[in-house]
Amino acid sequence: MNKQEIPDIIISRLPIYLRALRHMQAEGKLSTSSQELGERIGISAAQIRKDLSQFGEFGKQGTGYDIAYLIEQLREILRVERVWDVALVGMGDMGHALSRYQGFSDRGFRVAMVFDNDPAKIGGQVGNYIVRDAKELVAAIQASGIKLVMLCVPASAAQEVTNQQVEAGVKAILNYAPINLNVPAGVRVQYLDPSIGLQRMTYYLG
Amino acid sequence: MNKQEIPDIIISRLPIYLRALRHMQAEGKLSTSSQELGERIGISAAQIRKDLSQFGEFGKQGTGYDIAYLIEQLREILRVERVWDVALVGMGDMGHALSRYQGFSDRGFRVAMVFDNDPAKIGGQVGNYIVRDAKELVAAIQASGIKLVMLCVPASAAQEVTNQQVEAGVKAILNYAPINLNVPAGVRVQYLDPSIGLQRMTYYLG
DNA sequence: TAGATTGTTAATCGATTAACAATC
DNA sequence: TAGATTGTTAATCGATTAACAATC
Repeated sequence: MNKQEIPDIIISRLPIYLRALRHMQAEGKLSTSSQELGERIGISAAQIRKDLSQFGEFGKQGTGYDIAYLIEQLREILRVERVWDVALVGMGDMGHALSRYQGFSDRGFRVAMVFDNDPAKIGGQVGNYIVRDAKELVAAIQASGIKLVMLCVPASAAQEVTNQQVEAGVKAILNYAPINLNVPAGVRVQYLDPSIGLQRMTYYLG
Repeated sequence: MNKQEIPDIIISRLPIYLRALRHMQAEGKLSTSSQELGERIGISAAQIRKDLSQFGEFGKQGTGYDIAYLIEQLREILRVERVWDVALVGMGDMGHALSRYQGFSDRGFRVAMVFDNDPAKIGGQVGNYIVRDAKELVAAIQASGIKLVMLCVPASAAQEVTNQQVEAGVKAILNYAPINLNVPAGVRVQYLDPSIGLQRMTYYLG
């Protein structure tokens, strides 16, 4: 239960388990085994059991895991049993797409405000949002207590905007900009650069 | 040099090195050290040297690495010294954003064709592309020899479309759909589900 | 009950780090 | 030369897997 004892690599698998369990649930399944779950996501049954055992005993010998119960437990562990407000910064094509993304609401997230620094965009409407001036970013994030940001600005602006976010109290950044971000301890970054994703696979192309 | 001997975790770091080196180059730097590169991206100097040593000797004692030379070497190792044609499947908001993304061309990729199954979109123009009917996908990919796909269809369609792509000879899929894909050996998938990215960080939010 | 499957331990495997001779 | 930094080896650390008693 002590957080610094759970390796990050285990935490990073839990959302995968959760996603697969919800798909099983949507298919009408009521229970599953570590074996079956593992086959679906390409992870060994032993690893799934070991990972889950870090947090408690969620299964039953002989019958496996109740899907609804395990989903509930994983949501609590990951703290997505609640809904987190997220700020979206940079309303280019990627920011625009994320502002309209339907997949956040039932996974624990809500885009609460969107920012850009382009006068042509500020004040305009994108999806359900009015684009706010990036100059208000620090004050608005501080006032709202937002801890999560999705960063969709150009690489050239990403570090500066990140510094502002950190100053405003942001603790987690989903970074779409193709650049490494330097953040202080206690702030986390997940990288979603599409080119990196592709370059991780070309090595293997025959 | 034998490909099955190089661990995937090493391959997955090389694009990060490459990206950072290109930023250094853009800043006018000519050479760097494993120490300096490591500080920039949060990876130990020893690990960078160990990773690179899998592929050859690219540095000089005392002076470090020539940035232009190391970039060239990494591009060859990753096979992005050439340009790969990529098919984009699913022209919702995310597909639309990726079709207009400017970051692919100088990282080794080019969106060559885009597909959707919506009659309202087929034949229409998005960015520089005419949207093609997803029914033509297998034939078009086979004919063109495309090995890379960016998948932006809804989760409910992702596995079926993946099966078609595999049949057509696709070897690498960048998957934006929030679902695990089952693919045969020899086909690789990289996952870019934004909700998973966020859920990997909420655990740590105090 | 018999079969299935958990949670956990010990063994194995693999990745990272520290240290340093070589050398630019 | 003296200082810096590589490539590599050995040591350490951490993650995965195999196996099985417990038990549903």
